Amino acid sequence: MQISSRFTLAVHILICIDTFKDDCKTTSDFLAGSTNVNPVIVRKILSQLKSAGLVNVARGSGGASITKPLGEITFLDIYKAVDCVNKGELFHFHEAPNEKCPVGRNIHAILDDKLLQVQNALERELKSITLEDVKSDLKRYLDS
Amino acid sequence: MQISSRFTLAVHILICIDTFKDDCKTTSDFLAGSTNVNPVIVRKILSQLKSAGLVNVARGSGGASITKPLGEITFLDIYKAVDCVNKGELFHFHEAPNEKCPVGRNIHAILDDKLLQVQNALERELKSITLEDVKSDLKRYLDS
DNA sequence: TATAGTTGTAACCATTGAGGTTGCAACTAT
DNA sequence: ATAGTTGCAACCTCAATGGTTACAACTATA
Repeated sequence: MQISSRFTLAVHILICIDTFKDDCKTTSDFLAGSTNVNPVIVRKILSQLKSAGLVNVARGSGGASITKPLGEITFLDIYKAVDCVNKGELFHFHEAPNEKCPVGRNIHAILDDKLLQVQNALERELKSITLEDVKSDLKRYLDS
Repeated sequence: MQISSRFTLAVHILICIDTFKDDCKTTSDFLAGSTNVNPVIVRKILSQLKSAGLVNVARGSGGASITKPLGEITFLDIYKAVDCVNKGELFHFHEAPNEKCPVGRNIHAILDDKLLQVQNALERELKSITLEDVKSDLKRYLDS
């Protein structure tokens, strides 16, 4: 299984908003054009980003804007905002191992902290990358 | 999305094989009893673990055994063996962003190395945990 | 050698979740 | 008042997971 494309989509949307913020109104229709997904999907993601306090969305008049400096928005913020993994748990357990087996009875408790440790490593890395990094990379690509 | 329960299931199975190796024949039926999943599922996972060289499975007579010391089997070995993520790529990209948009045209290339960096962090952590760690934890649980 | 117990695998089913789409009420700058 | 939006509900399709049955192939052993 893979982490939902909502994550890369959200990054794409945010960078798009920043890139075009001075040139046009970044509506869900406009963003749908760049990402090539349905405007409703864009609105759903914008709504999640808004709940996380990363963007403002103007009802009526339309258009989205980013609330903070790009350097203060990490991949982890976005990852959490779009809620890619079920209930925040990266690993899925097989349900109902046999309680009568000494292994089955304890496997969950034993693995829990180890899996959490792995998940923390993932999140730590996500936290180390910001939208500012993406922006400066994009600049390099556009200049060359 | 979550990482398939095949992973935790595989760990469970391997620890089970080790725990009961001296007391009984660890057949797919026996392992299905402890994990509480269908024997066919167990066989499928055993088959994947076998392809990865982690276990031997005896046809005909039946029973599985582990090929190396537990300290030499890492969570990463198991994770790769059971092939939890599609094509080895943890993140799923939205297909076909608009090539005419400067952001859409470059987003994939820009994100690729960053996402790989995150994936590497995950795998590095998985590599640091071995079945021996699980075994010693199990021992602690059973003694107390 | 016949048999019983097992593995390997194909074929199918049910359920779930993701992503997509339409439609429409609510909102707001002009 | 209107035109352009957003927010959201309702529905659809598709793919992947996990589950199940069925059966051929295999092998220790009686």
